[in-house]
Amino acid sequence: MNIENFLTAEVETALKALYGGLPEQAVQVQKTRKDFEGDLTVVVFPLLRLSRKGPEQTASDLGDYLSANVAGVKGYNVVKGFLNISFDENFWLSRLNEVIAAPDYGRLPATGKSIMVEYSSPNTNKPLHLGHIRNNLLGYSVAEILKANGHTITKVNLVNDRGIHICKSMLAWKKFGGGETPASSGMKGDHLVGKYYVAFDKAYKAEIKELMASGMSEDEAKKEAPIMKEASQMLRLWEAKDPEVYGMWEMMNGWVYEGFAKTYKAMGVDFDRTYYESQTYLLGKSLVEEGLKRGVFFRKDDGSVWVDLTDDGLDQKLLLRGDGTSVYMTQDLGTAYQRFTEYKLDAHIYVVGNEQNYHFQVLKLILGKLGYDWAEHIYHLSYGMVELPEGKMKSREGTVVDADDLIDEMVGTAREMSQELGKLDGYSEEQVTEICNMVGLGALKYFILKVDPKKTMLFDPKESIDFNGNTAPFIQYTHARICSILRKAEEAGIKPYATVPAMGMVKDETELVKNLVDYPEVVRAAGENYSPALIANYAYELAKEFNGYYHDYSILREENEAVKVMRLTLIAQVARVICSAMALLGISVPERM
RNA sequence: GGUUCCGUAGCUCAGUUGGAUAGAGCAUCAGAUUUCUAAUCUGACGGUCACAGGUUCGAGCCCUGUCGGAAUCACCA
Repeated sequence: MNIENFLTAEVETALKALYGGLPEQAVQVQKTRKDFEGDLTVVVFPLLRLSRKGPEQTASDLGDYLSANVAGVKGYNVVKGFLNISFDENFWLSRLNEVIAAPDYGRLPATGKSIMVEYSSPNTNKPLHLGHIRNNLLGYSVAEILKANGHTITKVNLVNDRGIHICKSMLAWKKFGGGETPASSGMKGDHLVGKYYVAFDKAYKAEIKELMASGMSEDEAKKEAPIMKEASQMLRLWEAKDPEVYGMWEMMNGWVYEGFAKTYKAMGVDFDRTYYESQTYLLGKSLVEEGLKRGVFFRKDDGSVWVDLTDDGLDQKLLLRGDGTSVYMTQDLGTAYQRFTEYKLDAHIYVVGNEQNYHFQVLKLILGKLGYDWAEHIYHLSYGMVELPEGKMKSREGTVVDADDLIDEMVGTAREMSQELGKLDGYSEEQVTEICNMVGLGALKYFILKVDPKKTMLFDPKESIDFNGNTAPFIQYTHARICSILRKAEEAGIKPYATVPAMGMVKDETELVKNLVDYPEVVRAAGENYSPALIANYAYELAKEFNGYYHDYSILREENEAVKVMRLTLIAQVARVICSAMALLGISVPERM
């Protein structure tokens, strides 16, 4: 039961009884701030026009009515225009029992809506880096949050496996590779291919320098460099399905996919379907033809097709080149159409960096102009760059943070820390590895997901490994401690209640219940705002609340057996909700650490 | 120059539809362990919510402008 909605309904009943009607504005009920006495607060300012009385008088009239007529309301106080309502212990016990009884607490009822989430979308010429990590974690988490909101989710990946960039790697490998393979070199496939992408760039730069030394301008040199011409030639051969080039392309992409698969597995992300641009890049042409016929687009003298967006405050955008070949936008129009049709989507979320804000703005506009009303259900989940303390990441300057390296480092640090503290003494090597994986990766995921996606964020490796404060290890540790207490109780033959009987509760206990009761609302809000950060901060608050509670009471030493079991029951639910919330972030929580 | 986004404590970040005296963590300082896990807890210090107007009972949040920063504005993807 959502207590805000419950009280809102009761307040509305009260207003009808007291004043014979409802106010123009909706009744506002919110949580009472910590510094005031009470559980929920009714803001009475908007009710004054209806009551025709002062704020204090209106509030106390309403408070009197609610105390007398609503079960569970214990009392109230009035501060300025705020009516603070307190609920009694049985009210909170009932709420706790509702939490216990809900088999999938925090999972909202099915909506029947079909939503696609596209994320990751890597290029096949280099390994994944820190920016991809933000993308992958966001995509996966948002998909999980939307699932918890009752939607049917399809997670897809669109792999950019064609184009000049992959030809560069292929060419460099052919020229300098000497037949090196992942097997022969022991390198992860994506790293091996990335190595040759860098090798190409090096050779290319050397050629440019040479040409410029012989008197060529920089622009000219960039075009005339032999290795670049060769790469372009390779792309043409690929498009013509030349057997040698095509075979090499399949082989090297295969290496990359093996490497990506490992990284995805380590990150714990997955996809229901993978699209490849080599198979989709021709889509969308028919949409452009149709738009042309209907006068939505226009053709220039050289035969290229454009859309005029000047009325929308933008400029003209190319849709088909003069030679009839398509561009990125053409493909995205086509894939959007295909997906909405095939999956009968109610919404489509693209997790793509903010450097493509303009692209998606244009994409939606064009689809709208073509008359597709689903265009407005496209949502670009745009995220900002990840910067390092030393400045921006630049692949050319070698300041990128490699995804695999970072994951290894985080897990390694988790291991060092736990050894130092003697936390995992007595566990098997297998258990230690499992726990360190959870902790190291959890720290990384949480550090990134707790930040609002659209903000440029600073990634400080040192700080991300911090295990105190608003971090995953802190929350995981809280969970592990609860599990530890429950284990001890079980050993003593104590089982939590299936339904807690009526009894007294102390303030800290009702605070914990309040936090638990909030959870479904947080899930809903996170789903509406595509915001893992809301979940992350909720999990932290809950863990912190428990830590405060735990330190004031020695649960197992409580002499009143019924109270002791009630407390165990309560914290078991805290553990359950922590576990559930963290799962929405893709973070596992260990039972011991 | 156009478009979009960001600007909250020394640092990294929260702030759900406009609500009360602005919230954490890190850092700094002062405390707490008869233990069920101290990878913890309690307290102190720290703010002109970039700036200036406006809307209203009420603005960190909405509107306008200014300043500062980022992304983008390709017959690249």
